[in-house]
Amino acid sequence: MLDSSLMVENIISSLLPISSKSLKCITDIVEYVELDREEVFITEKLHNNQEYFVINGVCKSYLLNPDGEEITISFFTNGNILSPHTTRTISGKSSLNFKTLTDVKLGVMDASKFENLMVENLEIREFGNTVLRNELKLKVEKEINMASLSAKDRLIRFREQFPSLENEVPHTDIATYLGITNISLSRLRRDLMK
Amino acid sequence: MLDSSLMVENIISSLLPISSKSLKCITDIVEYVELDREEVFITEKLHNNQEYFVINGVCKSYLLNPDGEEITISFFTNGNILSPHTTRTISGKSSLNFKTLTDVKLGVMDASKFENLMVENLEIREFGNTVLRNELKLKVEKEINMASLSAKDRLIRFREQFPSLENEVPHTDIATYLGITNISLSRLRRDLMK
DNA sequence: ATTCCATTTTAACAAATGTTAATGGAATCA
DNA sequence: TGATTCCATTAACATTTGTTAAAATGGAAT
Repeated sequence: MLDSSLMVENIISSLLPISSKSLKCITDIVEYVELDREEVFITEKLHNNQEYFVINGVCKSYLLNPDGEEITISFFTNGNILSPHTTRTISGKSSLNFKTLTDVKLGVMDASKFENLMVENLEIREFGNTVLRNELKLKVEKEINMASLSAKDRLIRFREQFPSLENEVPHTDIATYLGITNISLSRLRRDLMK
Repeated sequence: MLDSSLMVENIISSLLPISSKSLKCITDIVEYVELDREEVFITEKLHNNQEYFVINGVCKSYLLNPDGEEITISFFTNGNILSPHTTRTISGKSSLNFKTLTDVKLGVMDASKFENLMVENLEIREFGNTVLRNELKLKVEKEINMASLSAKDRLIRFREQFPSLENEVPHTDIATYLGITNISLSRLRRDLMK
């Protein structure tokens, strides 16, 4: 429990260093949970009002396409902060689901409590905005990758961004993240081995 | 000038109705500018600290790919609010540029002033968050379209979202938005005519 | 009307990616 | 152990998309 607490502090500090007092305001409302592999812990059905830190393990956000297949939107791994609550509660026909791909340990806090902290505390507000900006940044980067790179180059970028993921999660999840079929992914893997 | 002022009120109210008092706080800091076609008004070079409403006309956000070509990220048209300042100032090798594609009339306000309003005023804060959420929502929707639809289906969706844009802006800009070449776009247009 | 210029369309071929089906291997479980 | 299931790979073929180049279109300026 002490270890985990330290880890959330590390995650926050590595993103935007804030005073230990402000830090404590956050860690005071954080709790820890452990999940097994292949657990859906955020669905569009279920009302969910929490924020998450990934202590360790891998999870993905995903959507269901018209054929009901899971399309991976993002991966989250050690030290990542999950897409904030406000970005997940997008009204519309499809919103984000999240599931674990390995055993996962999460830091969890109530989104409303955190929002209150943001209103009162400038440092925490700036931290929250940094998280939001980061979320956007990743989306913009993925957007340009999808728009301007070949599938092969997207795989190369993916490997730079997530060096070990290819050996930890099903290739189907990676393929839909890259916007290709798992057969194409297999072909690209072979091409890149030469 | 009165007309334009009314229009910014309409844009805000149609997104999230707020009290006329709060509305006035915002419109008090809004000014209006008119731009010609093909004007770059936000670049990564130039420090820009403003928020924008599109009164009328069309503009695009775009990035330069490794070959120096403009990749369209989003279109903005009558009544749209431009990507907020906080989402444009993403540190990294590439950040967003904006240019007009037609003659454009914009409502403009200082981003810091607006941020102050957000801190003091709950309604305005919620409005600001709604704008941010909307921005994310559009990105998530585009993300799944890019990941799960064929180019032809993406064009069909594009036409639903921007019914008249195909006749108002260069097809090259639309093609890079859809992640295809303008030759492919031309082919798809022919296929869809049958 | 004519020329000029940029944009869009078309054609022909090349490359990339999808589809379907078969194969092989590794993990899991009875 | 053997059987089963899931996943990744491979092959063969179809489809989509890209590339290059040429032709057609349409508007702007003279």
